Amino acid sequence: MPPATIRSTPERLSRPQQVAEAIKSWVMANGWRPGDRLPSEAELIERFGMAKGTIREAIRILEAQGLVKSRTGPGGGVFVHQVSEERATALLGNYFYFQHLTIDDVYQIRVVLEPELAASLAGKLSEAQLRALEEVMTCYSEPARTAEEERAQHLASLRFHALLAEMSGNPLLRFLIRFIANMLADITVSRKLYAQPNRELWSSGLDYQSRLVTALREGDADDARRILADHMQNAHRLMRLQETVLTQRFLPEKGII
Amino acid sequence: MPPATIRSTPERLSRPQQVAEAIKSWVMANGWRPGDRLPSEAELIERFGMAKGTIREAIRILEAQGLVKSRTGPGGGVFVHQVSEERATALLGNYFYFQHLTIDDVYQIRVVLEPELAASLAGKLSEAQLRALEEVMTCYSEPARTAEEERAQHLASLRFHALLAEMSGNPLLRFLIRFIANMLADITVSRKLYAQPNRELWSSGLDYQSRLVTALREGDADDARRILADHMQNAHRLMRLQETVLTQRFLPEKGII
DNA sequence: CCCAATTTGTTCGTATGTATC
DNA sequence: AGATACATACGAACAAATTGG
Repeated sequence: MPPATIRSTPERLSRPQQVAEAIKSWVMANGWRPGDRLPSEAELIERFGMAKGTIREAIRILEAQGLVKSRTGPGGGVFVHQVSEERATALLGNYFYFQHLTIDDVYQIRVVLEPELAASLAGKLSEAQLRALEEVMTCYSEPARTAEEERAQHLASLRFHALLAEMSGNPLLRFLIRFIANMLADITVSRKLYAQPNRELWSSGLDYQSRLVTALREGDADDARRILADHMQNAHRLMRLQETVLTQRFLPEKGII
Repeated sequence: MPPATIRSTPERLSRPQQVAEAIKSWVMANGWRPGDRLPSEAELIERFGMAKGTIREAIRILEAQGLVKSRTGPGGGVFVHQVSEERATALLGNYFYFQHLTIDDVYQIRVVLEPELAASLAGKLSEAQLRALEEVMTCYSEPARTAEEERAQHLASLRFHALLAEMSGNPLLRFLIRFIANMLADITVSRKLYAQPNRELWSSGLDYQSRLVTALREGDADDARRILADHMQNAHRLMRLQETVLTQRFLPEKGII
């Protein structure tokens, strides 16, 4: 195994940060995969010639990035870990916490990504997957009576999109759509944005989505794309009134939808 | 100031993680903004009733997420910090390090996002901004002779897209396009992917981009969208041969392009 | 059920480094 | 230059969690 040297003075990185970077490079160089165990704390202390606290801080840095997980006890230790979608979502959400993001901004992306997703999935889904989509749709088959029901339906509607994205074979497209759905879900629960019922939006949403499932089942990509494009434009139009700033809080680690 | 209590036993979070979350909530609740100073280490130790090492690990966690920065010396301390685009890019890049991402996957996104960006910027750019775009284009006005020049031109071409994205008023669109450009730049420098000259790709790219700047200057959104859509489809077609797995390494903190 | 071994987790005291005045 | 106020690093001891006998 390579000696895992660390740079003497890179550019004002604290020692734990240097150690974290060194470990990261080390993992990469050795091609270690999720599940593989890193050397124990004691070994790292010896290998890097640093105090326990310093090594531990380095591990914490990697853990915060979602790259490792540690367990106590015999057979325990620090293990390479595949960054989870939830972690990536939370970390990216931190970035947008400081950005001034509007409904318009989000829908400018949705209006092009969602139709592309729909088109790419047309004719590619199993009957079980199509059923799962229809299952989510049952959550809003009846018009909402209360603001609470309204909110629940909105979340279910976002879950529909997140579920659809999950079926994509494109990890990038999948992540982006689910990330955006999570952000929208976050403001739904954290704010009174949709307190007053907006029948038009959610009833039309139901119509769009049922037509979409039909198009997906029949394998009509152009139709699927067109339906979702219309759906997004319509949703955007109905929400534009609320020109509100998003992400007023950090996204929680555990997904909302 | 609120007491900043921490949850007794949330769900198997280590104490530093609990403290980090508590500090995060505390910052949010108080509406602290970038530049604001958190209580000193000593105060945090007292407030949370925990040892120095634990507090320090918590600070490291927040620092790894890009949410705080700490300085030594008088007037030093831990400061709230706006998550930088570079940090967000690196953290999200960690996620895709473990995903099987293909050229097709990336271009499926580019082919819809880039035209949307172009359309939204048509007629909105100042002459100085248009000049800046043309300035980048001079990097590949001559056909490349060597593989090294070829590579440099490819990076410049990606820088063109990143620069264009920077001019968008949409922080989400801006980040996504620049993130993708960074990923493509990363594989360009880390691999021999474009070792053999591909004249067709880069000469056609120059043509597309100069026509794009014209459309942007004249404020023809439809034309701008069409040009970039064609450009992306063409680039995708020429690169499809290399059905290669991307992101075989972690993205560096400092942007490539 | 308990005990022992193993590994991370936490604490405390002290010392060092660094930037400001 | 020296004093001050901070974070940073070290080391030794102790605590907690997990596994297996």
